[in-house]
Amino acid sequence: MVSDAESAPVFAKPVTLREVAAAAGVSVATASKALNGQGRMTADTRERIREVAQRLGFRPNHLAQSLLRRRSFTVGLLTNDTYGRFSLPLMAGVSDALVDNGVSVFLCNVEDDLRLGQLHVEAMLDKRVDGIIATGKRVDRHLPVDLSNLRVPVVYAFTQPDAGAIGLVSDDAGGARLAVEHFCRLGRRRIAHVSGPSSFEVVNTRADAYRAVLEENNLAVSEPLLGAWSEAWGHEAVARLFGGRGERPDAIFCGNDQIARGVIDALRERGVGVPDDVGVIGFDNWEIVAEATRPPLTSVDMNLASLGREAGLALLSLVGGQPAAPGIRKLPCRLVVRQSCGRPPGG
Amino acid sequence: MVSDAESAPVFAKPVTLREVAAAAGVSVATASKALNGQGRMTADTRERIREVAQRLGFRPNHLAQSLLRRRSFTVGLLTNDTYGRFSLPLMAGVSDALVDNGVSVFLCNVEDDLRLGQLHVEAMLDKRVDGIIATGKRVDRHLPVDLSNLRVPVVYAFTQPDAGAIGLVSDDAGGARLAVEHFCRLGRRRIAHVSGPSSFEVVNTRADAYRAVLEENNLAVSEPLLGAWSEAWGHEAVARLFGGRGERPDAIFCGNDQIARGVIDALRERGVGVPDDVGVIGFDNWEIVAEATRPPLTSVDMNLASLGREAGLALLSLVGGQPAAPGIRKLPCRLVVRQSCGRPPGG
DNA sequence: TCTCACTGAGAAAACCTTTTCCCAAACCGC
DNA sequence: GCGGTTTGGGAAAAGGTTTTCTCAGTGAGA
Repeated sequence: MVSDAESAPVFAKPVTLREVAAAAGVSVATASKALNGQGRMTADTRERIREVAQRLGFRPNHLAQSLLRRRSFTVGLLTNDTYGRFSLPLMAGVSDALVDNGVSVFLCNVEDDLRLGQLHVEAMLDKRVDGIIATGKRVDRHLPVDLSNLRVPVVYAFTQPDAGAIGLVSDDAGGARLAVEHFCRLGRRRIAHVSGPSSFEVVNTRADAYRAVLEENNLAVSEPLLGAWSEAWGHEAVARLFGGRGERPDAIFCGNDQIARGVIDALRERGVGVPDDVGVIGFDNWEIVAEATRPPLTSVDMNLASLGREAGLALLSLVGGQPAAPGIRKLPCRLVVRQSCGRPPGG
Repeated sequence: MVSDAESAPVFAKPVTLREVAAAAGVSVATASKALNGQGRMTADTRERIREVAQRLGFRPNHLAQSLLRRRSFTVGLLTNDTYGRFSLPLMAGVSDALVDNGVSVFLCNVEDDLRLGQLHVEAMLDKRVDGIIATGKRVDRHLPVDLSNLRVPVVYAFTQPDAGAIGLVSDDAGGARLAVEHFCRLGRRRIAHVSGPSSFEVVNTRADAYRAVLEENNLAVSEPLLGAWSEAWGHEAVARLFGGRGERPDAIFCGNDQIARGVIDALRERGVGVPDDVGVIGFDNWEIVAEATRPPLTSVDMNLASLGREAGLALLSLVGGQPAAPGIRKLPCRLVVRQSCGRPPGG
């Protein structure tokens, strides 16, 4: 009999505009206009309605608004980066740029599963997202999803865009330049480059920039050592660089922070001082790695959060009907200096 | 004059049920029923309508459906784990459990900002989410958001639940048992424990379990070494354990994988063999760390994806009106065996 | 007093779908 | 041929909001 002591909580029904209008003794039309600052009415009426709405805790139903406006203030974020190394900062940037505009973000992890991707995209479209941001774990690959000819605009961030679409990526060449030029400024003369597999486009982009900077500075170019994205490869690369009888580098620019970690550990094991004997720079600025190396690692940061923010804003302007030139836009990296490069050897 | 060559693409207007009905020569009511398998009509009519819908590429507008059903098939996922170490696997699990039920997930990063949290929660409620999952980077802390007395059900995962709410966490005591019992089975007799700061509840939970297992096995309990969650602390702990004249451990159970990494590195630097002289087990099973240690690290996995899945399903049943007992539910961990423990010394 | 312009506010359509009736026609048994 | 049932399908309300159109009243100028 005592039914109000049930364990399942009962959730209050949201108050509607109709109820506000009734409570204020006006029509829904007037109530709507009062709350939106539209229409004509006495300041008195408007204030009274506002006051009632406030008191009743009225919050407009976005579903109804969206239906009418044909705009849901919602976007989808597609990623196949389950691990989140790159997606998460990017996502944070996207969300950050959009939340202030009242736009919420659906997160869709499509793994590398075509069926799952299709499923998510259709769910997005059915839910009437205003647009879609596609991002991935690898800049030179397409997401395993077909996003062409969708009913909504699409922006690609940190993944390969479809033809005719808008893509935002980090300026890897610029990032590599930052690192190598930093070494040059510090007076390092024999700068090596240890990077990931050449099947990654960024590996070649960065290697090219590395060569270019060395040539600009009249320094000898040693062929980049390409391997895996792992610590183990960093170890092995050091063995190759320091094992032979050739001239040894006084600086190593690494393709990512894990390689750099391996390099630093291997150098220490050989009794080579970092940064005194050899400077090391990584890529990605993955703090958890960069701050755990001994000494802490100077690294190139791709500014993924900014990339995400830019992607969010680009999508928003597309949704707003602004035409935008298709193509790939590159955003600058920045060098985060810690202690693995030191002062110039001579000074 | 040639206006069809504009650069801004024009997006096709979605086709509505009304249009399908018109094309099929029936009323919208009939069309709706035909597509949903409701109502009565000749199989012929139903098939014809289906065919027309298919041909026109009709997809029902979820906004309209949601408005009518008072259910948006949408949930919000709140987190303050910007870094994503714990959130991301959890998120993947949530999304995984829900996508098959047609439910999409809003991702909301609230940082540690109360204002931002409030903003996101209100946006969610306005968008009429069916429920909210709260998750964090720390099990023993509340999210900086007030989720009590919301109009929708809330499930907490990997974060401290409000009183009377449902929370899912990993069974840290069980996880610690797995590790220490594994050592015991392997015949290790002097098992040490190196963990994070005692301000973390899990540190104490795991330490208690560690002590309990040792006592159950009639082994000497050495006081856990508590410090930071870092590699550096792992190093220092090894210095303490192996620097003095006391008996040295033959196994070290670490509070997370980073500490374990530091421990293993420090042991190698001292010439202590892993796993031959000392076995090491970590916690978190963070693959990128666990697989980079030499040898690869045996570690306790908290099954965060499962946790996420469970949280998603729990929320779903709550949304469906099923009453559920409030309280904290603990989900089992599992031990991922790699090579840092080895075979029993005697066998 | 008669228009004119303006003011304040309401009625109703629109957004798109689902669902509950309701109705006409056909069919049944008698 | 007649009451009753089944069949196939439509009309309309509902969900919550926005917006356009309309309208009654008011004060002013002629």
